Amino acid sequence: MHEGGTLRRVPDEPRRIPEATVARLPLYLRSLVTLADEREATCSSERLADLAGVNAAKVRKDLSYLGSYGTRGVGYDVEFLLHQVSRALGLTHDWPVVIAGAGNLGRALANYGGFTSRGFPVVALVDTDESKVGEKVGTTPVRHLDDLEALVKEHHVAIGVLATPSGAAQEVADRMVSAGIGSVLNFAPAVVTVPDEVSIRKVDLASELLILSFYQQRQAGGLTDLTG
Amino acid sequence: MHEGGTLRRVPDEPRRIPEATVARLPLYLRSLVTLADEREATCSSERLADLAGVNAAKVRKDLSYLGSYGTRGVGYDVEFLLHQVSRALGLTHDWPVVIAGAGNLGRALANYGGFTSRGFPVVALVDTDESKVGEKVGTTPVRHLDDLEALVKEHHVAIGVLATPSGAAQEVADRMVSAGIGSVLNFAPAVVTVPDEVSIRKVDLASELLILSFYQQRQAGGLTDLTG
DNA sequence: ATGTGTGAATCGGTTCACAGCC
DNA sequence: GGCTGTGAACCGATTCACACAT
Repeated sequence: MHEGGTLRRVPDEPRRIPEATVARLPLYLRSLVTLADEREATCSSERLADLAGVNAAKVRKDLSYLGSYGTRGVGYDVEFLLHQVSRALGLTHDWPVVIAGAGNLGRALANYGGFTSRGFPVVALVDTDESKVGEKVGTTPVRHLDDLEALVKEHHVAIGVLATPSGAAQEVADRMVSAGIGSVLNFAPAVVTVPDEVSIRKVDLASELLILSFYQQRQAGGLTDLTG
Repeated sequence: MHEGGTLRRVPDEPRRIPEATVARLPLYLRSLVTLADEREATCSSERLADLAGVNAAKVRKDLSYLGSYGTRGVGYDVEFLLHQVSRALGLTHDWPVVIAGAGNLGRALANYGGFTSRGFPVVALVDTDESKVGEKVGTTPVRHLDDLEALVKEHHVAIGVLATPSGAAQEVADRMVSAGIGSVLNFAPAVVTVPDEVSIRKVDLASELLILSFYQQRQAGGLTDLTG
């Protein structure tokens, strides 16, 4: 349904929200939580923009896709808007998660409290390494990959996190999909494809460093080295 | 110089490479390494596109920004193109890295061999927690944040990784910048701003999950719940 | 007076389609 | 005949600027 920057969707939808807007909703959510913590009753698009690190026009256009939730001359009601953004993001209930790969990264992700506390409880790590199966990482049990289907069924897991070696990523993704997972977050440095109706997003640490390296290099001395 | 999707650059440059293209170069690099491992001498844009998970027209246009390195009717020389892409990405030498924050994430990143092996040696973790200073995470020493400037000078560190709690992220980023770091990779779920001449990129795990949650929710049952 | 909501203009990026070279 | 390189057409997203509501 949604893959690395390209969106394919069923045509009839209440309001089509642009992909770029969806990617910023989490930013607004965080900003609104901050404002709510500070007991601010209302806020302008300008204020929200500052907190989210974008410009005010973008905030207004983005929010307008969710509905006309602001008041002209006044701004947005913080609590109300927070509720609307939460609802748009599907935070009305938890989304249980399974992490595949109990290596360094998988364990760090399982330990990282940010997931569970924000409505994405990690129900299990899965791995094929028998010596790891049965362990606990923090409070999260390590189960065998073969238990994936049962875990998904039992805990209604909708999101799978790929933290496997890249060689195994596609195969594990396939198993996730056939187990009924609808969304995949891929940390493996590999191209993984899924059917159209499944969402996939990629987090690629190595690529990020390479991109920074590109600009870093151009910044200092890129013009002096013209050797082919 | 480059911030979360927006690029600001000095106007006079050999060839301006679009930001979207730069973001795909790491993908091509990986694909070319695969082809080189398989002893393939040449490859078409189509083949490269398959491996990189994009389409062939995009590959050709992207590569054309680097130069006319292909041969009409034949394709691209794998080794030669690999060299050119590596050079464009600044991989002619190592880029030492400092990771700020010796918590779960920082330690996992330090342990994750992918960085060091790919030309981004982690020279140190820095933290303000005195009880952690002096430890080693794998082979990486934990130093006090106050040593940042000395570390940057001594190891010519160009890239800083923010793996601190979000409350500390901006402050640590400021210290990185004043220590002379030119590129920042931010893992903290906070908006961090840097001067124009510094690059910053963000990896936000929580946001990625929220975005998946958005599409997951729409996929199943989004149309049935129309309550305001 | 103030600040939202939104058409219109603009911009960057993608895709098309074919001329040009092997 | 096959495949690259690239203008032109297209498309999504951003920014502008102002009408409209309070």
